Amino acid sequence: MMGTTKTDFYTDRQNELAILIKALGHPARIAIIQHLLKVDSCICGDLVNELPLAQPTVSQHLKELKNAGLIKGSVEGNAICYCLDENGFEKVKSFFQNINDFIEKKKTSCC
Amino acid sequence: MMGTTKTDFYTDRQNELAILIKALGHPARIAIIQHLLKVDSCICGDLVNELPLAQPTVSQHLKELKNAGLIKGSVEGNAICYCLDENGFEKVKSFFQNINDFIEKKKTSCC
DNA sequence: TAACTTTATCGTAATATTGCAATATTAATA
DNA sequence: TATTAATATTGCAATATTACGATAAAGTTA
Repeated sequence: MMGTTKTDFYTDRQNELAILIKALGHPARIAIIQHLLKVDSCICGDLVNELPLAQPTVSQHLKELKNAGLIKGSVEGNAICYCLDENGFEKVKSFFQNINDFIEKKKTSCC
Repeated sequence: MMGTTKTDFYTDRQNELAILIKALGHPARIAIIQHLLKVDSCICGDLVNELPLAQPTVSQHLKELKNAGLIKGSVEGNAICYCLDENGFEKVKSFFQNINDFIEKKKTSCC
């Protein structure tokens, strides 16, 4: 049990948010998302050339983003076409919105 | 070098975002932020009672959030008073804003 | 000053993550 | 059907993270 996150003691929402946000907490995965925003379309493999990583490592990062629900992929010939998945981002949206609203309102910082 | 993130090959912005977002990618640290939003003030130690973790572990999570620039603490007697740090959240704001704008515009999902 | 309260740090065990070579899989094409 | 192209999976080494007991540090109070 040592070294393992105690997921059972948090709310489903807290665990859900943590999984989603954790999936974004790596520069390679940030770079993948940014690339998807930039090219404004699907990416099919050329991503390996964009990143300083070997193909299996890129594949692994894509899998993590996909499992989290932040990107989705569809088979396109013998390639796979990835794009942003709005479902995942929708789920973190309100969390950051709440924080931004809080900060906006609370101009009087207490610390 | 194996097992280590290749930070040198990413942009400063990508590394900065990854550090900030990674700091939020744990249910205990999500819970800490949510608690700060809820109580609408500083927290002084009572946080240990809110979380299913021992005091040293809570202290460690607080340190991570503080190092990332997401919370700040001030000495208040023999206690420490923590609250949200707007600087850190300001830095991730535009990233998620860009994604939300992108999703809003691009109603025609390609996958 | 001694006892107490609160938070931080150290040391360590257990687990998770990162990255890659080798290999498998799947689909297109010659 | 063999070959090629693109992506996924496996296995493994190195590093990072998580959690906690023991202890230290710093302030408060009796």
